[in-house]
Amino acid sequence: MAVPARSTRPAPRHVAAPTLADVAERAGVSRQTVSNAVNNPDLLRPETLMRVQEAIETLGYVPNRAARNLRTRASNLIGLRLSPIWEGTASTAMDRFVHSLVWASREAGYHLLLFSDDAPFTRDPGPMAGYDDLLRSTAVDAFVVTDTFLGNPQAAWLRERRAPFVAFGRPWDDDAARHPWVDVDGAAGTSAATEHLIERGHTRIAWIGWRKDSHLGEDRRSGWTRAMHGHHLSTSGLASRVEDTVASGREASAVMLDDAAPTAFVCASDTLAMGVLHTLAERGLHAGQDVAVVGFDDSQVAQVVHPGLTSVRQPLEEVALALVRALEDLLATPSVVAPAQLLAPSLVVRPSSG
Amino acid sequence: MAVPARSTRPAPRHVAAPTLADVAERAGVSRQTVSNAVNNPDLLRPETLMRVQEAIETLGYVPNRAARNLRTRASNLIGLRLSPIWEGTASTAMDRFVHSLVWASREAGYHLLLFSDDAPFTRDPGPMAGYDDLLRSTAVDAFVVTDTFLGNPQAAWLRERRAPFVAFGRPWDDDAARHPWVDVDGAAGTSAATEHLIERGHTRIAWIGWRKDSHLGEDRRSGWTRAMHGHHLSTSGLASRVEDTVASGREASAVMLDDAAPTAFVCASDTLAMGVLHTLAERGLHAGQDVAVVGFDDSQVAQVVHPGLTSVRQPLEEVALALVRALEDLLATPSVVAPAQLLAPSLVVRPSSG
DNA sequence: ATGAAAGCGCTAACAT
DNA sequence: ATGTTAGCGCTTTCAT
Repeated sequence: MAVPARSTRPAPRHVAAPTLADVAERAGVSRQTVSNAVNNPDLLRPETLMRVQEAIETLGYVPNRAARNLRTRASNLIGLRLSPIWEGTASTAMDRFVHSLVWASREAGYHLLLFSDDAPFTRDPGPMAGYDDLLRSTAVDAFVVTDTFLGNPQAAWLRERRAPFVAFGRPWDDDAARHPWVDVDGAAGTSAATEHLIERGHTRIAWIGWRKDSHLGEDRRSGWTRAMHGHHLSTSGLASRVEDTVASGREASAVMLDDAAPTAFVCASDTLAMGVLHTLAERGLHAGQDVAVVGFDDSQVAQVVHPGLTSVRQPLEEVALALVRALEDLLATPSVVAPAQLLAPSLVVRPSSG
Repeated sequence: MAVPARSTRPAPRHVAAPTLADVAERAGVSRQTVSNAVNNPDLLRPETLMRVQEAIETLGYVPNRAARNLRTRASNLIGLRLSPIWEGTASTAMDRFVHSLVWASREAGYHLLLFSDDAPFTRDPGPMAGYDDLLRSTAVDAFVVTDTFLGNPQAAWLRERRAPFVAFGRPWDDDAARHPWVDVDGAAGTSAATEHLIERGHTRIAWIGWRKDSHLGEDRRSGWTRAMHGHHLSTSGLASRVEDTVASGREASAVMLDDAAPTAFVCASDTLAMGVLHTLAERGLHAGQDVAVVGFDDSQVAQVVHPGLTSVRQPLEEVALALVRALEDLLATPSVVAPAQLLAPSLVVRPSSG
């Protein structure tokens, strides 16, 4: 692990910003009193407080982050690693999630620091290099981790370093996990989708999902199974598990239509659902009239495609809020582990389901 | 403008990270020498350097950001304001752009700090409050500004404060602008799209774009006009200007088909192009066979929709790189304004254009 | 080529 | 309720 060198660049030329000392002088108090006025206003006599605030106002004083960070050993920054975009895929969940997280963090006085896979200054750019750098340099207070589903080493690694973090996603295969997490109940979503189709009179409802090694996919699949069996409907021959691509969804649905003649499809993603729409279009069938289709993620694709794709929508705003709250708790009292939270998605009904 | 209070939260409990002093002691040199080893290795005798690096390595030393920031008056953070998501819209450009920017920044030793519209701690949460806060607290070194097209006050405001920033987007209506900017030549994109359709034998090619007050829209429109006139094709009755929604694109294309019988559409956005696809589907027409359609942005929608939407793709990776380079130049030599850069988009051909 | 001294702006701990 | 002291970890300046 090498050390990041400071880039040789002159400091930015600002008009010298006012400091605590400037405010103190102007208000006729000590620097500490100004600090208290900012951070513990209750400690000041109302009169003094007023005077200090006035000085702050007229001088346009804003505390210097670096100095505060140095002193308090906190940065008020939350690190988030951006996972690579999958082009050709419908999901826009990350985008919405980042937005929600920025908003939720702001409320808590945090900003979001984005980083990507490889750290620039490390000799050994393993998958955790980015985390390691930010952690050791105390650039962030904590992390939000998003891709726990791959059975990847993030959670274990972070726990080992005693790095504060919360996860969006269950620690599927890590029983030792002791971190706070928030997740969306995918099974509840696909179950609702299936129920919705059953209500509409469908009985032969097919599932197109991901390969078996995807916990996320199996979870979503279980919602379909549960709803079908709950209504004593058979699922045999109605499920297929493929890659998350449009082409796979297209092929799987074509085979399925020929072999099992379903009247409706529930898919593990909008991407797969788009594949189904391709098949229907190729056969001159109309989504929503001839065959019903439901996707997952309520991506922009679902929103703008003809005739409108019914889809399961994750409550990412709530997820972000819950994560930030968990993070605040974690940083306040590291010993107490916040309870995990499983949030319910909602079904956005559009013409593709009839 | 009020002052952000520090949230009352104990400092995170890490194992005390090694400091310069620790490394110095272990290597048997002064702290300053360690600092030099990190930032100016050329100053050290090779032998000393080696010894110090060894100590750094074994101790796992990484410079403390806050301390370095305080001392150097730089944060190595670039601020980016996330503009609100437009749901029901196809564009995913921001997502791709953020990714590209994270990546490009990393190469330059920066991280991206995301913030949203309103600052939390200000009494007067104007549109610039977020910028103001970050600027005054020296939380970021510079900004990347993305929505210059609205004739919004960002550029002027930032210039007035002498805040370092670069823009993605031309300063359309601000002649006084003196900041570096990078933009994509929208006209070149729509021109290429139109040429592509003309090559395919189309002569009645319609334009569906945005209202006249959108510089961006007028730029893209001009590419269509230029190509048409270049081939002595008439544009009269073939243009419409509407809002950027699927519904608008749908209506506009329906009217256009009835009134002017175009055989192809070039659109200012994928969202509008999706509207055209709606109209075609409703009339039993096939995109690419009966009527050609081209969108703009190469959004995920364009990539996954049936039968595949031809679209103009912005080189956002290059844009991000150019922006970061401009930023580096700006911070290194504020007096020299980097030349503006206009990058060429590319046309991604898919079945919707035949 | 290396070291010593000073200080960036802030807040924790203590004293008054 | 307010002030004083000290120091967070680093780099700049200057001396050696």
